Amino acid sequence: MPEGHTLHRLALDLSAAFGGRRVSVSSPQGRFADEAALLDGTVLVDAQSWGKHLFVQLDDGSADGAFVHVHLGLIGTFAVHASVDVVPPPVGQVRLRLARSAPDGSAYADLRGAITCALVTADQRAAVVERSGPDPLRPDAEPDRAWQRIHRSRKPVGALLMDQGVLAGVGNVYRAEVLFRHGVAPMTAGRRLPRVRWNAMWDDLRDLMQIGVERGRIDTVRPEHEPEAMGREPRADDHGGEVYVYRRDGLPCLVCGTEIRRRVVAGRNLFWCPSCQQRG
DNA sequence: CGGTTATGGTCAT
DNA sequence: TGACCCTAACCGC
Repeated sequence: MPEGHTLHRLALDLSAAFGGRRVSVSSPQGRFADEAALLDGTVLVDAQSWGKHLFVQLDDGSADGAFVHVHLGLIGTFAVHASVDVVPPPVGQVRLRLARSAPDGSAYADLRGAITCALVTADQRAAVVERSGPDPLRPDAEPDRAWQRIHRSRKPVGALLMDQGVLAGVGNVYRAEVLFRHGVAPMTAGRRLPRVRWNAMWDDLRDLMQIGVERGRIDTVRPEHEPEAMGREPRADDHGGEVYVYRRDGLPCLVCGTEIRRRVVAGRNLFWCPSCQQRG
């Protein structure tokens, strides 16, 4: 379930559960075993995220600290159990386990299926951050950096939104939904997108993704189009919360009734309403 | 049980 | 553009 909001939520949860505490680090599955042994018993400083990259900082005694770089990819999960009586034995393929035990309660977190789980230096971490575009969830983000790339590009805005070097943290759900909410035709070239539109899309992404952090799911439907307001059933599956177009191809648009379309853009299925989304 | 799909990304061609 | 990586859920047989 990993778009940028998932990683920010994870950073908050990991920091709350383990920050400033001594942790046991292990790799039950074995693929991170050597690195885990080096980190076992160190103090977890905190966790932070940039776009879809997560960095867990541990105090290994070195000047710059050590970082576990995690990227969940498409199918990875990092489940944080912040308050348990006893840390249970691992089940299935657990690449990385963080755990701590205390009289007032124990905690553990299991990483599975991640595309990246690596021990990196502060410099390596900085390089990843530098390669990334601005992340709407970070207060210090500069949306103008993304605009400079977008307004010079002939590529469709539907592809640019997925480029993590242009903008970091947006994935396939937020891409489709922000285009819908701003009435933008997905194949519009970046250079044809008015600046006012980009400004509004950025502000909207920041707000939507913040809601995603708080709720742990992606909801993008405005109050007047919510199920209760329209007398329709809530979304049947829980993949993305309440959305306008994501994975709704073949179904009627919630606003105008036109059939939602699907097309592969930038290697992923993009969903849109051809009637509501006609502007640049 | 096998095939398909998935909120992602890299590398080779 | 396609192969591939990682894991889990779901579907049809």
